[in-house]
Amino acid sequence: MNLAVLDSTVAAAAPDDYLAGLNTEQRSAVVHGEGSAAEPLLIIAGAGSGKTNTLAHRVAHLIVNGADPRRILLMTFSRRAAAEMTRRVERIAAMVLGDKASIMTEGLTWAGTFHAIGARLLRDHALEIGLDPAFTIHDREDSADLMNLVRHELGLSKTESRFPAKGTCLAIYSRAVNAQAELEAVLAKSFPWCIGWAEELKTLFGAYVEAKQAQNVLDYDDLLLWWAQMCAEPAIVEQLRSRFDHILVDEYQDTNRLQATILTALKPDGRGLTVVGDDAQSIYSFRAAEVRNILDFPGLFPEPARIVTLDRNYRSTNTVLDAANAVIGEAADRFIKNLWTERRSAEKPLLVTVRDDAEQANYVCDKVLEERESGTRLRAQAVLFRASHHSGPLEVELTRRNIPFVKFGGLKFLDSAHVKDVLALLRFAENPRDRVAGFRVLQLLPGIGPSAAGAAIEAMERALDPVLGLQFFKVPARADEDWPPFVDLFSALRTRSTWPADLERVRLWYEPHLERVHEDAAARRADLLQLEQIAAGYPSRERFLTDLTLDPPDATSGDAGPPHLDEDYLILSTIHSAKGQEWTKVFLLNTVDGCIPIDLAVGERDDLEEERRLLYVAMTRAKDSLHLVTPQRFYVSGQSAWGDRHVYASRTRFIPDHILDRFEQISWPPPSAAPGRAPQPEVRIDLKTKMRGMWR
DNA sequence: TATGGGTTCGTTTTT
DNA sequence: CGAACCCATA
Repeated sequence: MNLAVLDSTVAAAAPDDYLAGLNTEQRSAVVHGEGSAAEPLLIIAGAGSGKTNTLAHRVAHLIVNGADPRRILLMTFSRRAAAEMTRRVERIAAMVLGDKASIMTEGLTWAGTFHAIGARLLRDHALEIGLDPAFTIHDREDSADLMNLVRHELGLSKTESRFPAKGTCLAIYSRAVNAQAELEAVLAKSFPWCIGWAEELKTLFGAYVEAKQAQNVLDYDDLLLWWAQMCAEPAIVEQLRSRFDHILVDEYQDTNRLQATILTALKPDGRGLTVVGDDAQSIYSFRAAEVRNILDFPGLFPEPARIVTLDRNYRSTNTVLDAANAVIGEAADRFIKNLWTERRSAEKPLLVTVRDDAEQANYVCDKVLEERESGTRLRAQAVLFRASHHSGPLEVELTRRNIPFVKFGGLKFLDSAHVKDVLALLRFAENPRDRVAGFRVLQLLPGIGPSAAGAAIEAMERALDPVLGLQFFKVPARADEDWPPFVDLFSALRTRSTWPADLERVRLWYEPHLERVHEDAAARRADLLQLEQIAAGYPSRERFLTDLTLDPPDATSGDAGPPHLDEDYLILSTIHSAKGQEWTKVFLLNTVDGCIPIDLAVGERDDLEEERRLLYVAMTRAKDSLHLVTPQRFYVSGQSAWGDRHVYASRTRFIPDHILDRFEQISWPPPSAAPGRAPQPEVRIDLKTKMRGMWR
């Protein structure tokens, strides 16, 4: 700890005003080590404690002090985070280096997600490890499709008792890979109902791996797995190690064992390694994230890691923070700190009781507009929710009232059928061995179904050249007319990629099919035009395809197109997608048992704890005010429009009575404002849980 | 063999 | 309430 004092004294004496805005802890994290042989550093950064700022300063500080930006590896949770970080580094460096700064920070090219960095390294080293560098990457849905194909081939779709569905198989596979665990252990812990299928699953996964290799495709997990395997080869790991002087990892609490393995392989003694995170914000265990990674980090290396804790919150008012601290204070295990702040406020977070979904939507709309009238622009306000579909009724009401919004998380426009069709064709051209892509594309032609598509792919694989294989393939008579134009297009895309013109070409070919298949062709066509806009920002087809599957644009908007940048719009987001962000006013929908925690998670204790952290993350996004909305009744889905079957919900169990004093409880609309409506009785019994209990 | 209609099922979060 | 699956028909 004395080192910290020493470091900051030295730094303060030097002409480095760019560190002036940092507090003592931040500064000691930023200047830690001085030079490339720094001992490992762990920054425990609470919500709103200036984490991004600190990390950006550290990177800038390294560069200013002579580190080569091309030899800095910066791993963030999303491309958005990486871009934001790079921007800030440049701004900070500019204070010292002036014009030269942008040249320096342009060298900061190794910034991205684990998966994106993995993809780049694998392409670089592909030939050494027997991988064709033209590999394409399957997203989750593609992976599930391939899993399904293999499942059928092995006859597992017709077993006497039901075999797990494709999505479940993929989830099991993925967890085993990412957690680096034995299949049996994964099944016992996370998929107990599949324990009986262990042998079949092993066979399936073996065949799945073979299929991927035959088709020259990698799935998400492969990007980490191959990377880790590459690190196990002494000859290659030396090259990888010598590439980077500094490795910095953001959101370390959400990394999994496989990722930790990669890090320790790259920096065996931990020198030059910085990780940043907050165990209280770990919300990705469903993706095999391992809180233990961050907790065990200090003892991982021969010399203990230096630990810096940032617990001063610059974001929220004391009342918001008191409530959030109280919520996380109920957690079974926790390791750090209560956050503190100097921002005083008299306004406690609101616990708002409303009648149902519809009133919840009304409440949010009314308040959002009120706040905007008093000067908080829409973009400074956000509505958060646990599951993507929770915002459905609100979206309808926002649209009705003409309030523009952008939604983060949940379904993305890349998942829509028409966009996938177009991307599949590009991918097929990039990598003709990609069967999932080919299968999808070929069936777009009328007259070609599963069997003809399969035969065409076989023919293609037998031929010396994929284009010739297709050209001479005898299609069913119904497809005769459409076939030559398709082959021409494919041939053109194969011979030479001109980017982004390729995409327009594909669209022109695709449009007739679009109109034939879909009612709403016009809206879908608009999506494709938007895709072309996005495509223009990428240097090549390969980069476009890779980046898009690894880091898809994650927003969808209310109207057809995205609002223009200068327009104001409300933010809707899942709690997961809200990570790292902040807003002046935050509304949380459905703060009731069954939504937070979500029904599915109430069984396992660990899952339940993660749900608690989700609530904590949601609450700590708020700067000035926080509205937790609790609808009292939920209509049972699947009944006719006039049905009135509903269940009563109760306040989330994560806000028990004894911490209620941190909140202000209100009902809305206020009784006086709604003369025709009888006041709703206070709900005292959790009938919902009781009803569910009847069938357990 | 392709396709459309009808039916059933299950239903979180994401690189 | 929407997507995946099955079955019958052309």
